[in-house]
Amino acid sequence: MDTALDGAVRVFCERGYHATSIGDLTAAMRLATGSVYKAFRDKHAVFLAAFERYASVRREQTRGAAARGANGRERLRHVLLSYVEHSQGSEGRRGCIVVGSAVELSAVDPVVRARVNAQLATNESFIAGLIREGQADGSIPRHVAADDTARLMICITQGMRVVGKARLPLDGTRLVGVAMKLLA
Amino acid sequence: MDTALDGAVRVFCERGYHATSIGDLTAAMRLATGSVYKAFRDKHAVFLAAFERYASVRREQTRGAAARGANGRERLRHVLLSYVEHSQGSEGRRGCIVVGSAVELSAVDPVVRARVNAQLATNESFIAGLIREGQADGSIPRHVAADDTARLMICITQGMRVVGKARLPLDGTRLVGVAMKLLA
DNA sequence: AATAATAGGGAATGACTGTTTCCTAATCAA
DNA sequence: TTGATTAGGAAACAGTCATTCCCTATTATT
Repeated sequence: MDTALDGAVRVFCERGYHATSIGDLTAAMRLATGSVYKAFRDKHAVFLAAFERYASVRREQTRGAAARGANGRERLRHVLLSYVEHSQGSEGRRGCIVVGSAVELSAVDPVVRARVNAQLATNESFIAGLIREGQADGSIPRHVAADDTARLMICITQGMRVVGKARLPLDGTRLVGVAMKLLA
Repeated sequence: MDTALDGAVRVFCERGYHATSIGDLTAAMRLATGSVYKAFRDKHAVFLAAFERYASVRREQTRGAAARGANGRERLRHVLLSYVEHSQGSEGRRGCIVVGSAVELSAVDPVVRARVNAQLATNESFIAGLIREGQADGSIPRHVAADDTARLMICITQGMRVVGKARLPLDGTRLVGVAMKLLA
């Protein structure tokens, strides 16, 4: 069942909600029409489940990237690098369900909008926490405004997914090198 | 006819391509079904025209914002401030056709992808130009990497439209204040 | 003034959508 | 082994979609 959801995640990432038909879903999930509707109330419920799965996988990946750093500053650097990498290549072209949902659905679907906001808030406070860790361990100056910088970094990460989907190449080292000036 | 296109822009911004029906379009353009198909070959052609109109209006607005600054650094600051303002409030909630197209269509529609890339490239080189102007007039240090910084700023602006559509509030002064550190 | 040409409007159409229903096959309990 | 319960699949259904066709009103021309 989780492998079926992974298929749903893939196709929803790539085409978004409206352009994904039940036929696309059954193909990607390797399930027949009836089976999908036995497991989920409707297409919207499949989407919500796929969103939740995607979000939890991405949260874990981001936390894993952070763990690779020795102090707050390095943890944040690895998080940004991880975002660049996920925004590139085939995964970048496939796209991010959170960004897709924000753009395609959040204007008309309050349930999806709430999930998007929750995911953005979680990411933002995770980043703000890393900044504060860095300030505590001395790797980031005290005068850095943690909340404002975190919000700008959310803009950066979401924006990277947009330009990654448009297939603009991103150089991780150089881009993150510039972005780290925000911690000066 | 241009006022009809403005209506198409509005509804395409808000709902995206697939979620916008011909009925939505006729209502927003205040034209009957047949009239839409007399003026445009199909829905896709309406979208392309709306995209082009939106892009040219936005280009002009961005250039206008830049003109409010006295040197390269200030021009860039006004451009960023203008982006924050356009990403907020009712216009922010409505959304950006470029971001919407990148996310919803660029994976499957090469024509749209080309337009998106062109618009991103134009914006990016405009920003890079402003950085170089600032370096020439002394308001921006020489060691700033113009191209890398411009690409990161594109990520920032596109990301602002994403979080603006998700209705996260953005404080222009504070956000841009942080972003200007990229020019240090 | 009469006629040709065109722009605009609205109903009809066929394809495709999400959803439901019903049937088959498999799994588990006794 | 038999019976019951459930997972899975294919076809049918109602509704909506983009598109086309044809009609009306307006404008321009002679």
